[in-house]
Amino acid sequence: MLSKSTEYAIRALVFVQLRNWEQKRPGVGEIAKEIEAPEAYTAKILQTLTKNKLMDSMKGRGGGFFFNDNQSNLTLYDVIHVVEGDACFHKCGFGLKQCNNDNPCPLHEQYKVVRDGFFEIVKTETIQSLSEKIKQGDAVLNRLNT
Amino acid sequence: MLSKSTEYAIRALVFVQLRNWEQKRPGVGEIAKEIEAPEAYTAKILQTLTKNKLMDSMKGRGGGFFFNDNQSNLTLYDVIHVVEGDACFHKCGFGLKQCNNDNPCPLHEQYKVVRDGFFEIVKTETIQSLSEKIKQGDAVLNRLNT
DNA sequence: TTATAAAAGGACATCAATGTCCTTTTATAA
DNA sequence: TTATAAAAGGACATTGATGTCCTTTTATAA
Ligand code: FES
Ligand code: FES
Repeated sequence: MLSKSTEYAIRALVFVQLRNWEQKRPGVGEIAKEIEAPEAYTAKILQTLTKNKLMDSMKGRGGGFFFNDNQSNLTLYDVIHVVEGDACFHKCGFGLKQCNNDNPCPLHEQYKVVRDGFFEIVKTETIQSLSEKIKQGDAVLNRLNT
Repeated sequence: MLSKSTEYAIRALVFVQLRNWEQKRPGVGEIAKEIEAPEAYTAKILQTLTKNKLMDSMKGRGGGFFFNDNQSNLTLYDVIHVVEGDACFHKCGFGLKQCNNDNPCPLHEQYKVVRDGFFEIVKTETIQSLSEKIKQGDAVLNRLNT
């Protein structure tokens, strides 16, 4: 399971992409509202993302968040890597100190399939591919009421 | 990813099973040492397990932990359920409030496969099946040095 | 029957993840 | 040039997971 911070980050980035496609650059307030996260906490996460160049921002009047031309193929892995690290793609599912093909824990063979399957997803899907599905109406960014 | 507590719990139960097969009933100290967990914390986790009837225990001299006849097919799911709850099998991977087939998030289709795959594993594998692999020498309970 | 060994249980401590608040920096509009 | 709006940043607060310590209960051996 991804951390709450990572989930906020991914959904924030998707929202920024959707707004960018409408020629808009959302600010912290608008983003936080959309992803239903506390505003100040959202600001911290957005800071991490821009500091790590996953997204760009402008200060001052008319400022906000946006992607530049180098940031238009951002995998979910890139986001996870920056926000919570990639331990979950290497860890032993049984709790051993390291996962090891040659000296496996009793869950190794089955767990590896699941872990690698998730890795494949986050290496394949991008902020842009998710945003596209939402733009096409094939998926949603948030639940309607409550 | 499972919580540390759950990992400790699963490994503790496997160790108890292995010792039981040797006609032994390990105590907290022996278990904690084997799974490389703090002794007092291990004691707490073992308490949770016995309180929830996943395992039995005897107090007093010669006491320790063991499985009774009703506890010989304990799925990993049972353990997870008791120690950390089963949220991870229902949660939306994208962070929406609920996962919903009819109103999916953009990760739903792919994420569901992984999530259900893990569910299948923990519903199929048991403390006894894992212990058997270790007894047969096909898997290990801990890493050797350090 | 008593001393001892072991699990059970309660209270507290530490740490990382999550969340809040306030100040500083900076770009733009007036 | 100044006022304003917005992100950046620092410091602190809260909460849940993890970890520690000490006392109580209970079964057995001597
Ligand atoms: S050794 Fe445990 S998952 Fe690989
Ligand atoms: S709605 Fe997101 S995983 Fe099902």
